[in-house]
Amino acid sequence: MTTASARRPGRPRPGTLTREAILAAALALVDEQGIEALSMRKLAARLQVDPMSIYHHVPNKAALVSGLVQAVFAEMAPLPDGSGPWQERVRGWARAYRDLALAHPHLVLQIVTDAAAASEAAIQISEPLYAALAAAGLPPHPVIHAAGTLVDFVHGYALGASAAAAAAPMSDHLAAMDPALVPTMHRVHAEAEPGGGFEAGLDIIIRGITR
Amino acid sequence: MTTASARRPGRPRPGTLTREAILAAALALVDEQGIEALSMRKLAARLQVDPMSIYHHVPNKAALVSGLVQAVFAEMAPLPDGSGPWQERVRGWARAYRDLALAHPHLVLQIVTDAAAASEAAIQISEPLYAALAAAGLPPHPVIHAAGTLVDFVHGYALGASAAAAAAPMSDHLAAMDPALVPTMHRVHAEAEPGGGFEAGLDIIIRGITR
DNA sequence: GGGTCGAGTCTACGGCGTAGGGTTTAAATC
DNA sequence: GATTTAAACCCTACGCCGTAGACTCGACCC
Repeated sequence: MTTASARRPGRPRPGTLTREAILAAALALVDEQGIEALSMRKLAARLQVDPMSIYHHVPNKAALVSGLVQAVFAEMAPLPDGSGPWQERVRGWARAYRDLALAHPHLVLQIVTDAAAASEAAIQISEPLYAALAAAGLPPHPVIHAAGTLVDFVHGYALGASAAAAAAPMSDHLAAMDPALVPTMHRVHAEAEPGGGFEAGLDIIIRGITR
Repeated sequence: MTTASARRPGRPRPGTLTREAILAAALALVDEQGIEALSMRKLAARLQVDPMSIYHHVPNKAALVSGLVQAVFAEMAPLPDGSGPWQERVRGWARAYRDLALAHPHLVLQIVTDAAAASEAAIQISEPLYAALAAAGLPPHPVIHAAGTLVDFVHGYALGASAAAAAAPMSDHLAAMDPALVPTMHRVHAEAEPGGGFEAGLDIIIRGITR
C-alpha cells in the first residue's frame, strides 16, 4: 500500500527503507543461510536498521515470509501460451512451475504450503494449466482433476528434490537397510539407477489424462 | 533404547519418565494445539516434570519431532499385501499412505518432509508399493518411476488437504479474484464443483502406468 | 561404607518476536 | 519562515524459546 513517494503530510527521511528492500534482503538472507536463519534482528542488521523499523513496512514476521513467497510466485516465467499440442503446453507449464519452486531451495516448503493453501498468487499461476487442459477438449470435471493431480505431483516432487539436495540420497539409506525388510526395493534399485523422475512422472500423468 | 524397567546401576525414581511417555504426550499436544505449540517447556508442564528432564531421553527438540514422525510411520496399517490385481494393491497402498499422513493433520508437513528426505521408516513404508508394481510385471526402471510419481502425488495431495482444512477453500479465493485474470479456472469451476480429487488422481496415474 | 552412575532438577544465557512509547524528520499549511 | 502533522524510525523491555552446565539424590555394586 505505502508507495515509496507518497504526497502526505509528514515524511521523515526519504524512504531509505522500503518494503521492496526488506523483501530483497530477506530473500537474499534466506537463499544464503536458509529459512531458519531469517530473524527480524538479523534482517535488520543486514539492512543496517533497527529491528523495529521493519515493522513499519511489514505487520509481522509471518507476513514477511508470505510476502517472500508472493514475490517468488511473481517471478514465474510467462509461458509461451496457446501454441502447440496441449501435451506440450502442460509439460511446459509443469517444468516452469517446478523451476519456480526449485529456484529458491530454502523456500520450497513455504512455496508449496502457500500454493497448497491456494493463495491468489498460486491460483493465478495455474491458469495456463487449466487453459491448456480445457483446450484439449476435456470437460470441466476432468480438467479440475487433471490439474489437481499435476499440481500435487509437482508439489511432491519439488519437496522431494529440495529434501534430497539437503540430505543423503535414498540409495544410501536403502543400502544401509536390511534387504529382507525391503526386498523389492533393494532388487529394483540394484538393477536400475534412475534419475529423470520428473519427466517420467509427467509422462505417466499425461498418458493417464489422455485415457 | 531405554526400556521402562531396566536393571541398570542407578535409578532415582522408578522410571516415572520414559521416551514413550514423552512421545505420547508430545503427539497429544501437537494433535490438540498444533506443531507450533510444541515447546519443551509446555511438554514438560504436561508431563509434570522439569523441562530439562526431557533431555535425558531425547537429545534435542529436532530429535523429538523426528521421533514423533517415526512413531506415526510405525502406525501405518499393515496392508493385506499380495492379493488381487496390482491396480487394486496400488490403490490400497495409496489410500493407506494418505490416511496415515492425514491421521495427524498438524504433523503432515513434517511427515511429508521426512518422507521426502527418504528416512528409513519412510522407505519401509513404500516396499508394498514397489512389490505391487513389480508384481505387475513392470521392469525396474518403470517401477521406480511409477512409485516415485505416486509417492509425490500423495505427498502433494496430503499437503493440500491439510492446508485446505485449515484455510478457506480454493473456491472462495477464486470467487474473490478478477475473472479476467483466471478465465478458464473461473469458467471450469463454475460448471463443476469437484471433490474426489484423490481417487481421480489415482485413476489418472494408474492409467498412465499401464500405458 | 564408599564409589559410581544416571535420572531428575535448578539456574542461567543468549536468542527470538514484538508491544509500547518516545524522537526525528520533511512535507503541508498558514 | 513558522507551525503543524503524521509517518518513519529507534529504544527499552517483556515473555517466550532451546539448552549448556552444575548440582542433588537415590539406587546399585563392591
